[in-house]
Amino acid sequence: MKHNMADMKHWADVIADDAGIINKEHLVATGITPSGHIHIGNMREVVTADVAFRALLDRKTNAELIYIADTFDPLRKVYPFLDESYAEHVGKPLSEIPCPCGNCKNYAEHFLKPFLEAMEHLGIRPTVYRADELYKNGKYVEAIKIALTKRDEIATILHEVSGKPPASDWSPFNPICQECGKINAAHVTGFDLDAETVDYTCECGNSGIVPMKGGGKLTWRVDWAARWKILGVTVEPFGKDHASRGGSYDTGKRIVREIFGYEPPHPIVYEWIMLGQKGAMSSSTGVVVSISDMLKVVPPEVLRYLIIRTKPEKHIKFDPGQPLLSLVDQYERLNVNPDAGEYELRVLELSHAKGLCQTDIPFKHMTTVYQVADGDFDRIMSIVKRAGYDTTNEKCIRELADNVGNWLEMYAPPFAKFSVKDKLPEQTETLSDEQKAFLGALSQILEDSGELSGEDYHNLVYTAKTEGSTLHIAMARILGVDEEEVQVDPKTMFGAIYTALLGQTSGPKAGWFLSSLEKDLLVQRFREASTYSP
RNA sequence: GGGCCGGUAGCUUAGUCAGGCAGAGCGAUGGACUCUUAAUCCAUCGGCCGAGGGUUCAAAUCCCUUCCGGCUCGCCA
Repeated sequence: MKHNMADMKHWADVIADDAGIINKEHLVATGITPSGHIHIGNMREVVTADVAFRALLDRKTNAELIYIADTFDPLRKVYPFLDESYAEHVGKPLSEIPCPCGNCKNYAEHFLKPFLEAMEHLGIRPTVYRADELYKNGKYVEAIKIALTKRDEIATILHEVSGKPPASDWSPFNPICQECGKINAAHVTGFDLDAETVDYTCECGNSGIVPMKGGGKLTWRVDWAARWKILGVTVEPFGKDHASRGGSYDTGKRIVREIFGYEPPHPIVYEWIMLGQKGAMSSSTGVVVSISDMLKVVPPEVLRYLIIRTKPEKHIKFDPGQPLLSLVDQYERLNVNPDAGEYELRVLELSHAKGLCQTDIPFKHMTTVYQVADGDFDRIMSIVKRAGYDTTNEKCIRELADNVGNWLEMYAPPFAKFSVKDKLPEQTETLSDEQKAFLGALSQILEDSGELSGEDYHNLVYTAKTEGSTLHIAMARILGVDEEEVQVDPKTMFGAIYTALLGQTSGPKAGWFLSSLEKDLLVQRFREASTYSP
């Protein structure tokens, strides 16, 4: 049976169909530990989850998307971006540690906030849970009781699946020491199911009793399985790290079935996003692109497209240099392609999101507009308005302009860059007499004419080669020869324009480029260039 | 070392589950539009489908072996 693009099914639809057979109601879960600056792989995770979620909604299933922040995990070490004062907090739950900037509720929130904003940016709006709140609200109490009671069975599963026996004093529950505040140093010595408390002895020398409600957490592998049951998770994407044999999904699968009596969620294993070859501009030491860096240069819908068009198990190579331009191009072309196939339309549909900023201005076009306007937003707006673009959604245009501005500054290859020079560039000396005559004639004509559109400018330049045209006659007069002796190749005339304005022989599409500049500037600059001698 | 995932045109890749002429986009090259170089359109070039073996009338696809790359596995994301 041969397959073609027409009957290809998008991976999200494959997942939704697979998962959909089992249940009518779905809970798509995603989560990360906000222990530091949020990693690029997490971006893929949430987009993947969002797409699966939307594919399920399209099947008229009752689906919900949730995001769990693992705020109750311990701080593992003093990360390079933290100062030494954090040494005393190592081992404490992230939610109980002060924020590095002093403005957030706690350490976890500090890193969570920009990530939640990034999700908003991408049109992803899950119900957000914080692990510390789930524990403190008592959502985990039943699971903790079961886990403590079936401690030996869980240990056996961990042993069988991962191949390593847990230590003899291992417990599925990690109490928070009331003395030192650490969640990874206390050992369980007993528990009371009726009082819902756990007894512990801590490495710090303290021993005591904590409530099951908020007094500690289940260890990761047990926590994950318990969470599926507690929240009713049916679909969950996760990175390769959890997917390997004997890894946490393997153990979680058995723990949730055998201990908690619940079917594990449909897994979506995804690969990481790799950084492509960076240009010479970036520092040679391994550059890590954070989510915020990525969102600085890529419009959100393009970032969604990047992830959505690729199956989760494939690496994504992301190169913010020139290849980014092709990516954006491809997306924009698809976006307006009337012949797009069913599969492509599906990709497009999933890349769009409610509340996502959209303008009809192409990214590449904005790189030119931005540079013509020298980054000034008012000028950008007036240029795009004059070019006939929809300017009602100013916020989105500003977002695009910011993306483009950052891209030009951080990643753009030299060929994409130009600037309208303040003064006549010295390269003007390379112009031929004919080119100078052309500029002089053009200057005169512009001075005598009213406002011209891009097309007017364009056509005007082409009249230079036509005998009898005002431009052609003026050129002959300046050169002091008969009209029929003047042979004009429009290409070199365009070159003269770019040289006089940019100091380089090529540039953006000339017609509208000229129309986006002040006419007075053109008149003066071209006159100056026509009489230039070094 | 064990495991998972990848390897298809210069680049990014579809197709692998379910064997049936290996497809697209970008780039390159050539051309058209009396109107562009970074606009649009048309055409062309470009492939030992990582390698080797096996099954089959038929293999990118299934089986075995192997090479390359990424990730992962020390109970902790």
